[in-house]
Amino acid sequence: MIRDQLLASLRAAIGAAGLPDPGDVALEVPRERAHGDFAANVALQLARAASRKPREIAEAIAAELVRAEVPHLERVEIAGPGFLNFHLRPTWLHEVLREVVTAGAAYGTATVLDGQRINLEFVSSNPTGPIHAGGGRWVAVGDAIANLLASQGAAVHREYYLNDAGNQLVTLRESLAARYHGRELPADGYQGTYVTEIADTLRAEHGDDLDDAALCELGVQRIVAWIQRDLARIGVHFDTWFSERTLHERGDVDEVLDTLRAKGLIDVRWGDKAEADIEWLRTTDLGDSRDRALRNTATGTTTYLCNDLAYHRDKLARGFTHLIDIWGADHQGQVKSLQAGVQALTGLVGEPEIVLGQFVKLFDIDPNTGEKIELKMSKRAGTFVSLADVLDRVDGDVTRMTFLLQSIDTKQTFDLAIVTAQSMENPVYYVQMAHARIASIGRKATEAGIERAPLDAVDLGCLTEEHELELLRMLARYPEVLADAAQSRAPHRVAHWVHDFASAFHAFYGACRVLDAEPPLLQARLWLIHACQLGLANALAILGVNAPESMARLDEVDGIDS
RNA sequence: GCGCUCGUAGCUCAAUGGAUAGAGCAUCUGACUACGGAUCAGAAGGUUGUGGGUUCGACUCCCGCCGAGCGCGCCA
Repeated sequence: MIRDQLLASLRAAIGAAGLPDPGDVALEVPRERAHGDFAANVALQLARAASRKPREIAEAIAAELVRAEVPHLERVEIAGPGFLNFHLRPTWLHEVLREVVTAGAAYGTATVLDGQRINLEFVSSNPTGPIHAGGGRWVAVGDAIANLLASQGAAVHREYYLNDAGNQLVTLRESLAARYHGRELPADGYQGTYVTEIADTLRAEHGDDLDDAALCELGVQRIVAWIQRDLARIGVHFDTWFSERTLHERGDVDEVLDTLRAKGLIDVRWGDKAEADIEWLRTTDLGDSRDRALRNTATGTTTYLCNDLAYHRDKLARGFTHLIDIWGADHQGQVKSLQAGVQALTGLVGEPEIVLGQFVKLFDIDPNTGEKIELKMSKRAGTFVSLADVLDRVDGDVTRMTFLLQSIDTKQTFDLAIVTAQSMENPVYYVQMAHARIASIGRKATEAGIERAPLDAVDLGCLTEEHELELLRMLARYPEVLADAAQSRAPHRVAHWVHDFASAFHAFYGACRVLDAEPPLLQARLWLIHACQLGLANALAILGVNAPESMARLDEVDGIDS
């Protein structure tokens, strides 16, 4: 990579200039084109240690760089307070094109996570109802993060934790039984119409003599089937569906308690709320703000944390080198105690890594009043909009892109009415259009009998237009974008890159003709757009979005006013 | 009260401590006898909530204040 070569040359120049070792040397891509292709701020950083003026240091480094005759380097400018701006010849971008074409589908991938086996748990929506619309955020983000980690070399295992035990199942059972027998719903029952729907179906299939346990079992099966169907609709596959119940049945939970007791990490103290003796895990020793309850000695029931510890111990026992959980912000308070518990149990620090995502605020137009209303999502109240409802209105690509364009650090506003009404203007189509346009040029070329010559026989030096160079600059940046996005678990960076890249392509498309160009340029441009197609397809694959060869004609799409 | 995450254009959102804070939508002006107009070219829009601090440089880091969301079962 050209950037690595430049960095090495820069380091060598710093040494040759007799300057102290600056430690990390950063080579940035400046925002302003006028500031060159790469910029280094190392002279500013060295100013203090060397007790010299930054610009003076920059001059010394620049002189060494010129003497070294670095490949592709046209000139080095000193700018502003002491930046070193590297201006490269377009030839470096022609190298980039070759790199992209050579790497093909693997362009942008890296090996930093080679040998890592990562377990990524996400969604894990409770089997007490369908996945709600806001849950779509975790579906899209989790799958994209899995793809990102895999792009860096990790073997990623997608896992769904099924909380098919505990009090919520009791509530579901009682709610189902009430609907099944035509009784009044319990005070805190699930009011969603899907409960009635399941009860009616089960009565139709099994008569009215099912006992409550069977009712609940069959009900959960149906709900899980819905969840799996919804995930299939949006194209997400899980490698493991882990049932919480197995932890209890296999005695894993008891083992965890025995282990912690044997380590002397459990205190038995009176619990006021439960009005019973409670077994407490001394997580305060490990930085938690208070000790955490694990088990009620009177009833024998274990807490969510206790079960979760058994679960995460099981994951580690399966040989994963790293665990990542994606959680909603409402579980933020559990992070410390789970990590402290895992540390108490295994000695591992910082496992599992928790990726916290902020909530989705859902809006829609009230069909009765025509006013914009916020839809509060509550399974219990049954007022939620499901992911399936969203997928009924817009396709999976639109849904994914909408969720992926925003950082999960901020709460997302998802306006169903806007997303539906403007779905044709969704950024995802803008990107897909760019991909389809390239495919279309390919078809036209074939029709005209134009073949792409071997890359070695093509003069890429024809590519001198700013639009062409800009595309290659963006492609050059892509591997770094991927690496950053993977490291910070931030797929929105890829979503923004691919949108910006599509924008650069559309601009090129408007300004530069491919098939009408003279043969040398024609050939170079055929390779250029081929590289662009690879870049678009790679990034879209990370996002889990399709890269179509053609788009449905707008005037052939139902319900679209042109 | 304490903790976590935030506060950026009218709206929805970007911006590894870098140089003149960027996109989309909406608004306005233009461009098809064209490789697909689901497109392009341009205009307008900002005291980055607020007050301090750190430094060559702060949307970014630190502290205070204001505001928002979410937590603070011995529920899940």
